[in-house]
Amino acid sequence: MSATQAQAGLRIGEVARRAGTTPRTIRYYEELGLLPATPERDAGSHRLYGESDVERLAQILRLKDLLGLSLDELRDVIEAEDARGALREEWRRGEASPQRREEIASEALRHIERQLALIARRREKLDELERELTGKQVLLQGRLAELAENLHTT
Amino acid sequence: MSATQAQAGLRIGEVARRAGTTPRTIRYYEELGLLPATPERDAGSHRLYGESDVERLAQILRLKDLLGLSLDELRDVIEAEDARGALREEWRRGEASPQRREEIASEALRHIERQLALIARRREKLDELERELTGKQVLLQGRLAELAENLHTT
DNA sequence: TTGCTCCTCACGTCACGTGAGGTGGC
DNA sequence: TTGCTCCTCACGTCACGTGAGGTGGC
Repeated sequence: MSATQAQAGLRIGEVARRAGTTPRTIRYYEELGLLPATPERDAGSHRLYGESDVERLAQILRLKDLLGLSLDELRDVIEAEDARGALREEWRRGEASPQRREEIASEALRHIERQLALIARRREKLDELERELTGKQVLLQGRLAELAENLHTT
Repeated sequence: MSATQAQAGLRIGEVARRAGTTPRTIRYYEELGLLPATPERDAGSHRLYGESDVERLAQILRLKDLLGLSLDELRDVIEAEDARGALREEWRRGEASPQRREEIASEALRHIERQLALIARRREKLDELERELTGKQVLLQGRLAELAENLHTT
């Protein structure tokens, strides 16, 4: 028993709580293939998860919530992420040539950049909404100051 | 005919196109009371809208999309916005005392501030996601640079 | 008259929520 | 044994999408 993270010690309710969602959502994502079905599970027995599953779920939920992606669009991102994981394995096992390593790293980089582009677009929209609202805010504050002024001088 | 904005000249398809949605969504929002039912319309006759309806719809869609609000939560925002509109009318007609004017402006200000708070929360989450991704990005770029270096010196 | 957009049902879909009835581990 | 969480259907809901069949304005 080394100090690695607890392997497969979490039940569905605890995973849901940590990731900020519900058991139903986890089962639904498993059904869609967004989350891996915990392998060799007798029908009716409990699902068991590890810390990495919590991370993955939390990341899915963040991308969905913040970027407004549908589960179908998320599937693409997830698949790319999984492919990246497989490549990382190949890298880690040390059986990749320098050229192969460069391919793997570039592909991972492109994947990250696509997500960053989505984030940038969102931020622009959010900034514009904020600018409009702060504009109104300043206007109203000015009016209030004016009113206070008048009450003083009269 | 003065140079005011065209009154009630737009049909549902054009409104949808300008606001970036579909006729079905407009009818659904009308059904829920988020958009006003165009008044005195014979059953089966066309709905007609003005520019202000386009603005209102676009704003609803932005709040829903960017802040992730449900239509039920949006209803609250919309109602507050409508109340603000009524108050502004009272203001405009000039029949508000200075004290009353201050009340109206403060209420409007609080309403804006609530929305700005929601935006700030969203931005924080978005920033955190971006930081994590740029962290990975920098790491990968470093690895790529290292690989290029090795290919050179060997 | 011919297109085009509009209308009203009404059923379908996506992403889950919510019981119903039952089994399994501390 | 008693709670608690889990399980699998399966129907409900929210926010629309998508025809079906028909009417109305340039």
